[in-house]
Amino acid sequence: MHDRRMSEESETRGNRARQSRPTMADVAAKVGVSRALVSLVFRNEPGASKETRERVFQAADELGYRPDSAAQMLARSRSKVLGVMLTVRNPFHADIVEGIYPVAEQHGYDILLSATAPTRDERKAVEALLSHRCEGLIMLGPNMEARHLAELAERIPVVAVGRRFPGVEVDSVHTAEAKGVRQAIDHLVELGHSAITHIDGGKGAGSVERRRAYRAAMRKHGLAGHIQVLPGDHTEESGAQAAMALLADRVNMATAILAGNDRCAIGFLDAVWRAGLRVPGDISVVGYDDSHLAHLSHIDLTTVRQDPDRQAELAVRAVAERLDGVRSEVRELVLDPKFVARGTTGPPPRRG
Amino acid sequence: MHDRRMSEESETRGNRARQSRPTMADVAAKVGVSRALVSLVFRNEPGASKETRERVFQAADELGYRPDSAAQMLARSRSKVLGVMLTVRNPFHADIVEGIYPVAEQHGYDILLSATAPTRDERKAVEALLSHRCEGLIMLGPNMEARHLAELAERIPVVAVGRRFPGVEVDSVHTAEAKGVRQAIDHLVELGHSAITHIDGGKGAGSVERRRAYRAAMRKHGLAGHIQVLPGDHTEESGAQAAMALLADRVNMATAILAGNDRCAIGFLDAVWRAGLRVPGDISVVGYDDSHLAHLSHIDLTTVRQDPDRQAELAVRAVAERLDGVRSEVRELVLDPKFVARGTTGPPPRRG
DNA sequence: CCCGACTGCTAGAGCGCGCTAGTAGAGCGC
DNA sequence: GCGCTCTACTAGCGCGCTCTAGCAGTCGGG
Repeated sequence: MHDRRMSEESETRGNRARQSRPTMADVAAKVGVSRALVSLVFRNEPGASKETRERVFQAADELGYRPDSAAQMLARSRSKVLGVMLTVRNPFHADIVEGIYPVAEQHGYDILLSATAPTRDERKAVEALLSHRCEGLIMLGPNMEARHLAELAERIPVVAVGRRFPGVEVDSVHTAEAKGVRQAIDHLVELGHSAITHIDGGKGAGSVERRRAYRAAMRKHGLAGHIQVLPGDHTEESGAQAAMALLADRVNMATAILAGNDRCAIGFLDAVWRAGLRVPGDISVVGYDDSHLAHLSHIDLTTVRQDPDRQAELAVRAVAERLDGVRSEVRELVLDPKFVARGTTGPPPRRG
Repeated sequence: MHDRRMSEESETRGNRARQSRPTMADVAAKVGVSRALVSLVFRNEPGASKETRERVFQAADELGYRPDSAAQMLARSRSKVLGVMLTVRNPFHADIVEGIYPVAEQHGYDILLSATAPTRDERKAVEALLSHRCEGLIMLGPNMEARHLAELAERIPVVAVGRRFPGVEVDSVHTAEAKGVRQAIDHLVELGHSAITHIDGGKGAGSVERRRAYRAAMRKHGLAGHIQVLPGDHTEESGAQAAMALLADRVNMATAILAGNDRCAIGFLDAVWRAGLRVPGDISVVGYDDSHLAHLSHIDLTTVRQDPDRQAELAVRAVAERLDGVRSEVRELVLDPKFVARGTTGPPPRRG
């Protein structure tokens, strides 16, 4: 086998990419029908007998034929591809991506992923998607400026997930942040907490809304004097740092924490556990997202659920509607969050 | 602006993807030259005068022309696209992906990502990549059967990252697992540990090798009697469960843990911290991967570094070499792991 | 003045597919 | 016998581009 491959290589003078990729014509020839018929069969269009269909599929399978999406794109006006921009390291994005695949398939779309990373900004990620002929863009927690997004949205249907862009002509899917935060604060207050500190999400998706809602909820409960917002972002690191800051002054330490998101909450938990505090005995912690990290049994994080599958579904649908020309007005889809009380919240410690 | 889009939509009868996308022919017409010349100019090939080049670029700019990558792919034999299969939830994969982008760019390749997920198995992920005309495949921690991989590799250059496939004709990049494990055990033994338990990685990449190396290293140190392998996999959950199992019998509890990977170690840490144990005071923990989770300051995990950037580089290079026809024999690239002592290991507790 | 080489350009054949406009043949009523 | 419909299939153009072959025109050497 090894030898065979080597000889093939020399035969084809380095033009290996196509050395054996079968085409529709190959399948057609094998079955003894026309190329057009094979095309029909693969597009699942009527006009071929059941028997022929089976023979076509069988032949295709034997040859290892896969439709060439470049040729498909070129031939039909629709590429049937949606691009998804995400941050590879974000577990909540992972949850949404998992939800996107099945919904997209159901709508007849293929999915292309493009990651942002420290060395690869959002514009680069989007350009890659565009040059691959995506018809629509799903942007998970986009950080770009509103006007860039708006420019993009003029050229191609775009939906921003997890972040609001008020006044920008872009569809968006996000959670009613204020509501989730309010429920979380209500829960903590009910348990008896009053010193509730918020770890900020910085430039993260939804942070502005969560921060504002935190302040409002605290005031609503007459706890304006206890408002404390620690700087942070949506990483474990920032949660741990906030923990260190709090631990430096244990006497006046808050009895409960509302973290900017789950990752931040987990960083916080790690740090306080390590410092020997009991959760929720010494301090209560609430996250945000309910990413799969949160319901791991050993974390058992009280958090605010943002249904990722539902967000995925709505995002795909939003883009699909635009592409089908069903809708042209901007739509902001707001999901109800769901507060989930788990094991990291309880009554505040008694202080002597 | 909004209105403009709507009217365009109705004009083009829903055929929005191509509503006004200019082609090479448009540019050629505008400049008054042939399509072929425009093609030359855009490919930066010799054969056009400087003056003409400028006119072409100017016209293209005015028309907003962008080359259509689908048509390019179709027309030229090389697509210059590499496919990367990953598990979107795996932080170590995220680290590698981040390393792949710059190296690929440097080699002139574009990157397509395809994720596996519970609802989307590896074959599906790979099919998506293939139908998008990837010339080569980088598979991160593939779980598929060896013969499937072999079949794939017959058609297209494939490199498996993080997992060995002995006897299979596939390039691979992975770490010398045994060496890393040996160093970890040496370190623990030096610190005075003898009751060192391994949490198994199940079907995870490298698990078999790590388990075997653990046993060998223990025997080498005359600790065969202390060999203990707890079942697990590469998730936080399994680490936490192993912790629970150990905590059930504190008296005979191991003094040190070698986890299957970092995620598992972190799950373990969370659980023991939460149970009030001190790390490393009560128990030492070693991870594996040195993913970015490990060097977060609050985790500060002693672990075995598998350089993800280096793995990314070697993987891209391996595929690129195949594609350039430079090499045709199978290559197994084995990286030296690097043991990194951080804050989760120390001398064992004294027992009275 | 002719030959060859070189420059700057063009014609036209694909790449693999989708899709429209057909055709061939069977069945059926009258 | 005819027209009709219906099923099962085919021919062939075009999507936007790349790339080979080739064609005018210029220039320099013999």
